[in-house]
Amino acid sequence: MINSIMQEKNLKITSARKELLEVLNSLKRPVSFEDIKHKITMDKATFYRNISKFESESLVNSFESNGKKRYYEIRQFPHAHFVCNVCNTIECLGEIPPPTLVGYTILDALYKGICRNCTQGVCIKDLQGEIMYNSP
Amino acid sequence: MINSIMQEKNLKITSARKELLEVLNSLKRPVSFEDIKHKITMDKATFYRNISKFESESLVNSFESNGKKRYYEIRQFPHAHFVCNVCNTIECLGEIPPPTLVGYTILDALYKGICRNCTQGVCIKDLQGEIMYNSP
DNA sequence: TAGTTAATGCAACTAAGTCGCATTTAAAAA
DNA sequence: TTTTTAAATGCGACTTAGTTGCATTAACTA
Ligand SMILES: [Mn+2]
Ligand SMILES: [Mn+2]
Ligand SMILES: [Zn+2]
Ligand SMILES: [Zn+2]
Repeated sequence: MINSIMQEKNLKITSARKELLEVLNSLKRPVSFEDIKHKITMDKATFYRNISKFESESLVNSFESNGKKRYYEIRQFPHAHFVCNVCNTIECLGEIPPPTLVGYTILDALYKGICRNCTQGVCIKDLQGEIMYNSP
Repeated sequence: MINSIMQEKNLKITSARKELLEVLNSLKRPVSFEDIKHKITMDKATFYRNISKFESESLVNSFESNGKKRYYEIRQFPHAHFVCNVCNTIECLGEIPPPTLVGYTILDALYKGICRNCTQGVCIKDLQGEIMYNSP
């Protein structure tokens, strides 16, 4: 349960923290502050301060995607991420573990390119930059 | 030669563009605007406008690293990059091609972690956050 | 060489994230 | 339970990489 997880990490159990972990846990996908700011009541300073506490306590991990936003997710087993340059979708790649490289410690892997849907022409950007979905 | 490359891409050959390609070509490593602003004379707006032209003409590619800065390099054969979380060094991984994933088009791979030097304790951050290099 | 169009410099702007500080709140101590 | 104390919060101001509008300048074209 969320409270006991925070207790183990010696984090004060505040309503902002419970709310934030609850939201991250329910969404089960990487999100930016922008993505969830309407689902949470705390100030953005509180969001970022708590996220970085969670990161240093290994409850959350993060990566940067296309654009300038950083994405956060509940820490699970190590896995890579894929960001689509066309539709900007972010996918957790459970199947593809980050590679190993002798001498290095690889902690994170981020791939960019064209996702399965966009490769098949399922989602394309129209001329206005809006994303449209067609059947394959 | 740099001029003929630009001609092929139907880019106006300006002194700013020649200077920028010259610098990127001579450094042979990914650099941010900050890294090279003292080596070039153009305004930062001109830098970013030209970089994005070069990217859309496939002369340059880019990726984001630790911190908020974006890094740019002359486009070579496809290769992955490694960013060290300790010393923030960026390495081009010529040996490791980006992986393939059925259905996807992977165009870029970015790995983060601890570089060979930092893993061996060759470079460590001291308490002031300065990076020091020791012999292994 | 003159005309056209794109490129440039400059200053103002944007937006994600950070920081200082006064106030509130969780948890320890009494 | 009440008091004490340190940590967490909200708010506004700030930072900084990158972008944009606009007047001016410099490549290419005829
Ligand atoms: Mn993930
Ligand atoms: Mn490279
Ligand atoms: Zn896509
Ligand atoms: Zn390192």
